[in-house]
Amino acid sequence: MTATREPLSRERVLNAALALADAGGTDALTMRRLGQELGVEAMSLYRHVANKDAVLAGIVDQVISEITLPPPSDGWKAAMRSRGVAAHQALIRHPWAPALLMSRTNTGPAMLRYIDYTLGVLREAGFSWRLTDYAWNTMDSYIYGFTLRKLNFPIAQPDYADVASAHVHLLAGGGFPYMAEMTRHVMAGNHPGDPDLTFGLDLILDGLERLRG
Amino acid sequence: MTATREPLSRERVLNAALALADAGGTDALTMRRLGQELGVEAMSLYRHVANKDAVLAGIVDQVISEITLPPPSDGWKAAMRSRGVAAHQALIRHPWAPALLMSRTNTGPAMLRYIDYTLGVLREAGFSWRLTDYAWNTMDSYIYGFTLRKLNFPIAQPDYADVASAHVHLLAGGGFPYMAEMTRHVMAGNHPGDPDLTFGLDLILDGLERLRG
DNA sequence: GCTGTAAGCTTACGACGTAAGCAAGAGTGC
DNA sequence: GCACTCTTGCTTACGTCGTAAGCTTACAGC
Repeated sequence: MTATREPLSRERVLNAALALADAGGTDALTMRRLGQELGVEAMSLYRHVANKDAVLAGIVDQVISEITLPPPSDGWKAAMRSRGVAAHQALIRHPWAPALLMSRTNTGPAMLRYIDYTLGVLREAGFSWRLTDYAWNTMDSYIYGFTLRKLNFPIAQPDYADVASAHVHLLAGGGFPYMAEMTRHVMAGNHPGDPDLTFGLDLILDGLERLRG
Repeated sequence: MTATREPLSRERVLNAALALADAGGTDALTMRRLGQELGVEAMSLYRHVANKDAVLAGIVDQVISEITLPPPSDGWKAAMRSRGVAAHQALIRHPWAPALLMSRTNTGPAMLRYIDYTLGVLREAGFSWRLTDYAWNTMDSYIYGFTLRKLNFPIAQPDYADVASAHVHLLAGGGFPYMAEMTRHVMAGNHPGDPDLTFGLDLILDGLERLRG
C-alpha cells in the first residue's frame, strides 16, 4: 500500500542540490543530506550522477542559466551593461555560487551559451578578436570578482556592528589612519558602505568604447 | 642522547603550512599532514593555533605581505598600477591563495596595511572619500577576479591540449560559433591565449583619472 | 516462469577537524 | 632537594565526509 515514489533522476538530484545549497551554503550540501532530502540513501545518488563534483558543476551551470541575456539589438554597450547586472543579481541570489564558479573550470551548456553570447555581441559590434577576448575577460573578471568580494565584505552582512566593533581596536592603534577615517565616514552615513557594481562596470565599458574607436 | 628539537611556535606552524599549500594546494594542507611535516602529532598544533581556519587566515596574510608596495611619490596612477601588478604576481606565486583570499573576510595585519596604503595613495591624490572607496573596490575586484579566473582557465594549464580536444565536440556542434572561431584563432597562434592583467587595469585607471578631473 | 537489467540499499574504508584528558619536562619558591 | 604549577606535546576517540564493492529487489521482454 506504499505509494511508489517518483524515481530519481539527474534532474531531481540537481534540483534538490540547488535547494540545499541555497538553504545552507556549500557546507550543507553533502551526498548524505542530499539523499536524505530525496528520501534515498546517499549511495543511490551515484546511479544518476558521477560524483559530488558533477553535482557542483551541475548547480553552478543552473545558476548561470538564470542570467537573462538582453537582445543584442540594444547595442553592445547597453547589452553588456545589463548582462553584467543580470549576472551579478543571479549570483547574489545564490551566494554560494561565485566561489564555486571561480574556482573550477566550467563547461556546462549554460556557461557556453553565456560566453558565446558575449563574444557574439562584441564581435558584431566591430571589436577585433583580440579586443573581444580582452574585453570579455576584463568585464567578467570584474563582475565575478566584485560579486565575490561583496559577499565576503563584512559591511554587507547583518552582523556588521559586531564585525566593526571587533576590529575597531586594530584601527584605533593608529597604524591605519585612512582605514579608520573611512570607517568613520561609513558609520556616520556620509557614504554608502555597500559597493555598487555599475561604477566599475561603466568605467570599463567607457574605456572599451574608446578603444573600439 | 636525542637532540632536543626546536619547539613549535605559531610562526613555525604557519611557515610549514605555507610550504605545504605551495607544494600541493589547499587540499594537501591538513592538520595531520602539517603536524607530520613538523615532526609532531596533529593535536599538538592546537597549542599554537586556534584551529585550521586560523592557519588559513595566517597563510593568506603571509601572501599579502609579499606584495611590494611602491612609494606613493611615484604618483597615484603609477603606484596603483604597479601595486596591482605586484599583487597579481604574489598571488600567482601561490595559486591556492586567491580562492582563499576571496572567500573569507581578511583582517590580518598585512591585509590592513595593504588596504590602508591603497586608500592613502588615493586620498592624497585628491580623490573624495566616496571615489576612493569606489576606486579601491573596483581595482581590487578586477585584480583578484582576474587572477582567480586566470588560474582556473584551461588555457593557462599545461594540459591545454587535452582540455581543448575534450571540448571541441561541444564547439563543433555549431551551437557556439563565436567560441569555436575564437578557439581557432587562439590555436592558430593569431592571438595570445594567455590574458593580460594590465589591459583591464589600465582601462580602470584611465577611467579613474578622468573622474578625478 | 525465466532471465537480464536497472535502481536503490548495505556495509565498509580511509580520510578529515577537533574535543577531552593525560604525561612529561621546565621553571620557581622554599 | 622538593613540591608545585605551567607549558608542551601525546593519546584516544567521536562524528562527519566522499565513495568503492557488492547485494537485493522489481520489473520488462520473451
